[in-house]
Amino acid sequence: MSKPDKKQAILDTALTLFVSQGFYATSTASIAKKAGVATGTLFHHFPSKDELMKHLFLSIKQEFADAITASIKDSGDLKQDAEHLWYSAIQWAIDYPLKQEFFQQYSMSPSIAIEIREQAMNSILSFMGNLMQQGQTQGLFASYPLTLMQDNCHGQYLAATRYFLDNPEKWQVDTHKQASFSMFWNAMVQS
Amino acid sequence: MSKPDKKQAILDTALTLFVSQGFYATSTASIAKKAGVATGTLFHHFPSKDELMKHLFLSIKQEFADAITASIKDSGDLKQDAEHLWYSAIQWAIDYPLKQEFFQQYSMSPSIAIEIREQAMNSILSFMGNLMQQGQTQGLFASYPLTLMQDNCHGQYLAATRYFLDNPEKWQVDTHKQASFSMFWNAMVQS
Amino acid sequence: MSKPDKKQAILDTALTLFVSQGFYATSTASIAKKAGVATGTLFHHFPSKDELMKHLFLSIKQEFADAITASIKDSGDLKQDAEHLWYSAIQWAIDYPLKQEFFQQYSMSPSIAIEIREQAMNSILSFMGNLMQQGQTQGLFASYPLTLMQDNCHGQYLAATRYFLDNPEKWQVDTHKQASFSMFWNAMVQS
Amino acid sequence: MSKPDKKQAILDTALTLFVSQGFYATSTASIAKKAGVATGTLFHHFPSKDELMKHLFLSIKQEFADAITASIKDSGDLKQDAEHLWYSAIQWAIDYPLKQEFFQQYSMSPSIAIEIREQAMNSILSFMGNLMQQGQTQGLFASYPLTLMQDNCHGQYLAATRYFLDNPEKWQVDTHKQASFSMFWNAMVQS
DNA sequence: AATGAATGAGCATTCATTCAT
DNA sequence: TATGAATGAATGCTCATTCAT
Repeated sequence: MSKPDKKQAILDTALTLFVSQGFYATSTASIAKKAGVATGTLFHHFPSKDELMKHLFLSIKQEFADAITASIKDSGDLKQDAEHLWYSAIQWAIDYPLKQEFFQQYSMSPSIAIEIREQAMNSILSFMGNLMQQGQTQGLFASYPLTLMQDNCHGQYLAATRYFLDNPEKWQVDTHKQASFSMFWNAMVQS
Repeated sequence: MSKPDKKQAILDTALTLFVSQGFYATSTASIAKKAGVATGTLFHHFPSKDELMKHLFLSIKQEFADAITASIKDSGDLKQDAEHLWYSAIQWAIDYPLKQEFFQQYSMSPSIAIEIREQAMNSILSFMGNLMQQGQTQGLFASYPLTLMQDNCHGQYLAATRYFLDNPEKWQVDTHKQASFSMFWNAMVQS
Repeated sequence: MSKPDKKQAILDTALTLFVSQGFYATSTASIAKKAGVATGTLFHHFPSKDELMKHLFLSIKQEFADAITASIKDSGDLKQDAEHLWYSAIQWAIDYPLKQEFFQQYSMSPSIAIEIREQAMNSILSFMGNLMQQGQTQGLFASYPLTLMQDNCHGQYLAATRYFLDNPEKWQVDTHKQASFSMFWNAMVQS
Repeated sequence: MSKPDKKQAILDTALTLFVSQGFYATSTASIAKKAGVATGTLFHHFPSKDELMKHLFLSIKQEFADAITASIKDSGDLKQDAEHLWYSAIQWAIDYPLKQEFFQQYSMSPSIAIEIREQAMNSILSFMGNLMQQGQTQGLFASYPLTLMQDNCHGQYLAATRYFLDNPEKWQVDTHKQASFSMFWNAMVQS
């Protein structure tokens, strides 16, 4: 009920509604109403609906990046580090399903200006990029084109989070959890 | 003057505009105008904008399914068959980039009713499903959960097509082409 | 199924739909469909929707007029003649409830050009007019202004048909039937 | 600049246009334009054209009911009371010809949901109902079925207002005025 | 006479955005 | 900072009518 909360209430409500109904099917009026503020208030905090979306996208991306950064280990054992990173990334998706769903929906959508999307994606993929370059340097990974590997890795990550979000109980089962990492790892490894 | 032309012109134009501008940013009036028909004609053939989208989605899905079905080989060598299937699927995406882009954008989007999306996805994934079951039966593939493998496979397919669509010249380079298949194959293989 | 029936099928269907849904809520397409003809056929027989309505209105009016004319008696006893006329008119409404309902709805509605309405009403009211003039000449009726009496009479007729259409079983009960005539008669009679 | 003015301006304009052109022939845009507001403003105050109509209908009905209620006398002489009521009701129609015309046009029209119409009519007819029950109890009126009497009475009222609205100068002539009441009264009286 | 695809003006309604309070 | 009435351009869709077959 305190004042600074209004901006946050708008963001929270927008996240929920954008995910459940889609960007275009969500009117600014409905966001304001559900957030318990006046329509004018939304535009007081965000100059336009697009800017609200952009703010949401970038701040969620940042949260993800911070979470992953915090969980990076450098034990010297690349596979162990990668496994840790992989699980952390999926764990984040499970902890924040709405935000993950938001990414799945809007990472490819024209609702978000293309340069914003790319900027966000690059930042997320850079973690993976580093890891893969290390793997290739060490001769652990096959010498596939780096961008191809990154795209592949990103594709597998999206697939894994979708799977565990759709079947949350499987995340508790070690064989499933480990299977997801094995596929990811073996795809890159020198055979 | 021929009859089916107008309906087809509407579908073709809608595909182009939905991909380039997005579903919501594309007005029915603009589709009709660019297709060279009256607004009423669009609604004569499709009862609503949503139905037009649905028709487009399902017919493109069917084209893809038909193309893949036609290219399925059963040589007895699973790896060779899989490689052939993989290249065919990517080749389709390269041959029909607009349709592939359409899938990338709308497979997850709320612009298409969820049951339509799932129906389409199941039909596409069933090819892969068969192949993977064979691989597991033959002991070639690791015994990962089947749905997880399917999701992973789908994710890698989307990543590969995105890569080759963004870098079409790489599809002519065998190392790239083969690298994409190797990652896909090794992810599943019994290590 | 024979050819001349098509025009009649259109008229019958239009009557039903105009009464049940209203003139504006009934599309020419829906009339044609329900009548089992093509949209073009409707416009082949009637130059416009308004003309179809006009035709319907005037032909039903004529049917009513013919029925009443046929039932006019001139026994020399004005009250008996009037009673006979009153019952005949209400009987017609009960025999053709759709047509009666049509009149109730469209006699005052802007769906029908005002001159058509007036023309029809005058023709219907002329029966009553004659009767009332006789009554006044004979000194049976009060010497109220003729037009006022006609309007009043018309109003009572509409009310009576509405009552017996809403409660059809009451038309079989003599007290109700006679009460309706008594009110009509006593309103005009010299007291 | 005052607040309630815009809503009222919309209602006033809608009344005028609905009466002069009909409900369907009156576009919301034309109402807004003539009322001097933006199209959006109409929909800000009324969720739909139908709701605007409903609001208009019910509020006019209420005005009428209030006016009649205010004029009810209970002098002990039923005939005098009835005469007073009859003249008041017609006077209202003459004072507010647009509103009376509105009733004449829309009381039977499918432009207004049937339950709204009936609700309104019941409320109007209840005045008459009371009066008639008193008349029957006192043995003044014939023992006709009550509903039939009510319908008849309503029919005569509509006829009378139509007559005096079409011939306003006649309302100043006592013989006409009294004739209208005489017909109404004699219709019900024990003969 | 009969058909039904095609037309396009017209409509109700939505919604991001503004601004006076 | 917050409000919510007001705005008006834009949209999806309808439907009477035409006309080539």
